[in-house]
Amino acid sequence: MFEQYNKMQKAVLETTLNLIIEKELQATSMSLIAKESRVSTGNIYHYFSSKEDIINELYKAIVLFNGDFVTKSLKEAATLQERFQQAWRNVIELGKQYPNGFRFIEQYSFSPYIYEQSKLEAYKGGWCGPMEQLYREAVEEGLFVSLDPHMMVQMHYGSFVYLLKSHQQNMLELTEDVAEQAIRFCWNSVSRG
Amino acid sequence: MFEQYNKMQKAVLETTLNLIIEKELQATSMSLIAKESRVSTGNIYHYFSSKEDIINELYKAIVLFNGDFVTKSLKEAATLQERFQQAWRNVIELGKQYPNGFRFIEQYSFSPYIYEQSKLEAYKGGWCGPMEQLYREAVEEGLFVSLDPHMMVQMHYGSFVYLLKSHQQNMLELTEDVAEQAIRFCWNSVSRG
Amino acid sequence: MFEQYNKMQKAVLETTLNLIIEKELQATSMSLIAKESRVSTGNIYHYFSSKEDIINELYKAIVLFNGDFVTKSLKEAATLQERFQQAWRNVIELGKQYPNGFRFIEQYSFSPYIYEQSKLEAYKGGWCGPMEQLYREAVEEGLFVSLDPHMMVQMHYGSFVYLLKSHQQNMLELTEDVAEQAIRFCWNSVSRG
Amino acid sequence: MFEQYNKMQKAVLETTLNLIIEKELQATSMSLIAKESRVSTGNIYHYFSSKEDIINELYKAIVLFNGDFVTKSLKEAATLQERFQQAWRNVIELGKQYPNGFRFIEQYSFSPYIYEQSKLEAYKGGWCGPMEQLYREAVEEGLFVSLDPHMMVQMHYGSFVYLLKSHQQNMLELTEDVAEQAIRFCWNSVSRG
DNA sequence: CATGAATGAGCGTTCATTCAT
DNA sequence: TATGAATGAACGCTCATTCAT
Repeated sequence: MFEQYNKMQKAVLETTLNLIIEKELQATSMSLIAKESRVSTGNIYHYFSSKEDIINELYKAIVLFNGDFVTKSLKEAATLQERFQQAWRNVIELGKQYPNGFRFIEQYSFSPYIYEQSKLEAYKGGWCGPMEQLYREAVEEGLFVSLDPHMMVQMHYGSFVYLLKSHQQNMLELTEDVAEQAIRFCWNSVSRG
Repeated sequence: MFEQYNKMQKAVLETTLNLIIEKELQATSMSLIAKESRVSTGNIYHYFSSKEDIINELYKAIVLFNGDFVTKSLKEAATLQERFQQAWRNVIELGKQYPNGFRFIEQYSFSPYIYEQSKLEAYKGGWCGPMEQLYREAVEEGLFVSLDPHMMVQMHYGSFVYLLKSHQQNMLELTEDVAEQAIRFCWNSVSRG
Repeated sequence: MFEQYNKMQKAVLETTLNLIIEKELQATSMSLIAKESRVSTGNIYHYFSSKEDIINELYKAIVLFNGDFVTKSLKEAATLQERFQQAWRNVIELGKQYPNGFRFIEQYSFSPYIYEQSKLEAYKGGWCGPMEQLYREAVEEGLFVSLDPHMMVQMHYGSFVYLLKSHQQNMLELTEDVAEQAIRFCWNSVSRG
Repeated sequence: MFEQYNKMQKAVLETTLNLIIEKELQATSMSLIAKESRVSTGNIYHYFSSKEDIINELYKAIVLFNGDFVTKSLKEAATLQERFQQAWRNVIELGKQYPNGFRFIEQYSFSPYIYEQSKLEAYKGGWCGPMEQLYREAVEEGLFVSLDPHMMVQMHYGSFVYLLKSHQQNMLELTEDVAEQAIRFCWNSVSRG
């Protein structure tokens, strides 16, 4: 994560992410970020123009990272179904390996704190576009029922988000078996087979 | 909403909900709540012990309201399928009629600002329990595939949440037809039929 | 104490005295006084015009009470020396029996919170005047060295105040023997004998 | 006074002392201290952790200063009597030259606002210990009557405090002659001569 | 008389941001 | 670059006081 930034920026962004998840945005003060990241407040303002700027940069960086993570190794998959499975496996893996980034996006994607501009930039680099394209192809090939691909992707994504929430709250254990069940469950919900 | 509170408390809770959705928690200051609700700061502290207390009271009140809204008119429905349909129709209706309350719960159910005690109280009065019971019966009667009812309810709920998010962001129009499609989509994903 | 006041006023004054000694003036709020005295805030303002008024009334009442306590049974004493001994015995007894009133006067006699008018009224009804008169007589009769009676009374009073402070801080035990020693100590310091 | 502190801390402590004597603790707000000391509120909190901290630092600094002032040039004095006279002369001089520091200690040494820890630290650096030692020696050498040195020091100190109070209230003029009279008065009260 | 809900100025404190070094 | 002292507006909250009942 944050590979495209320099050492100072990276320290600030990583620290901010962890603090926000642990303590809320309002309890994450600049002086706390400075202390935890070992970058002085003055220097933080050398690399970021404001606190809002940090949060927005964080948002964009995480969405891009998530997009790469979900769509990676998708080209290699031969069939549509294999790509479908791999993509949602990646989503689950992302939520398990990077829970803070995952939760941050969930909590702040609707926040007025994130500029519309950031959301727009994020959308372009995220995984929603490729995913909708995959569903569109499946509809065209007659594999999926003829519904709006955006709607189907959103509903399936929502399912996985809530599965991960339950997992993070220790309400269920998200083993590989459960993950495979969930992916099949989604496939069945739209498959014409 | 907030029928169980007196006039002052109701004004404070309604104002706070609207401000938090519009401006974020951190930008919702007590003086702003006082100004908008026309209850003086001092008097707010007569009815609530702190800002945290307001937010937690808000949380509990909305969860209870949502629980009633979703489970209402469920007893009247004859068959399991009719009850299934009615419940999810209610969820969609709730999200459309009370978008602020709906978004508040989505945004703050994972927040450290909400006490564990509030979450516990809310869980007992919410709709999750009855809904899981309905799914459990469906599994026992052989209508649904044999998966963990908690998992199924969470995944379906996630689908509707993201459908409503898309609707609120004007990414799709959530007409009655689309709602019925979505409900059928969910039924199919777990039906053994 | 506070016999000249009605039931409500007495409750307020007693409560205020105890709270101020226990918690400081600034931590003694009107609502706390109301709660502890079981007189509503509104009603307190029926009997006192302000918080300052309560403190000043308290000050005057305690000074008068102390004056009576110290000068009581003084007329009965035959000789000057007996009256001298009885008066200072009374001061010690006062400090031991009414430590809160005693400390209140010590702490607030120099405070800007007490009106000059209160201090004046208090002075007239206190024990300083009679005491200085007693010392003046002793000087005139050649019993005491020829120093300013005001100065001698103040210095002796200071000695007893600090003796009582040490006692209240458990730095020494103020038994009757110690008290008699101290009184003799003072007598000797001014006696020509 | 306050030589051991930096410029900002010194400004805050001096301002606070003057305001507290002039207006009472409760009327001495942080914003007033900031305004008068020309140190911004935020920066005050850079040097002190709270208002309580300022008051306690003030208390400790003044007690140490007073201790130094009273015990200075004591070693030089040849005889016990000379040291006795010099010490009490210093007390009187202290009260006259630094009336605010003197009054502050008198008013707040019993206040719950001062931490026990501060009182303890202050006691170790104050002048009470050396003074009691001097009296103990005088008792051992047969110069003084055989009474508890702590009791004698407290009583004499009380005498000087009340002498200074009278002086500060313009009830008597504390000339050098009067001071010498008072010191002799105290010496006589305990001298076996 | 008596209550306690209601007021809003002002409190101690924090915090995003700036600036001298 | 890099620091952290310095700023002061704004925060959550309290409190003496008033007022409708």
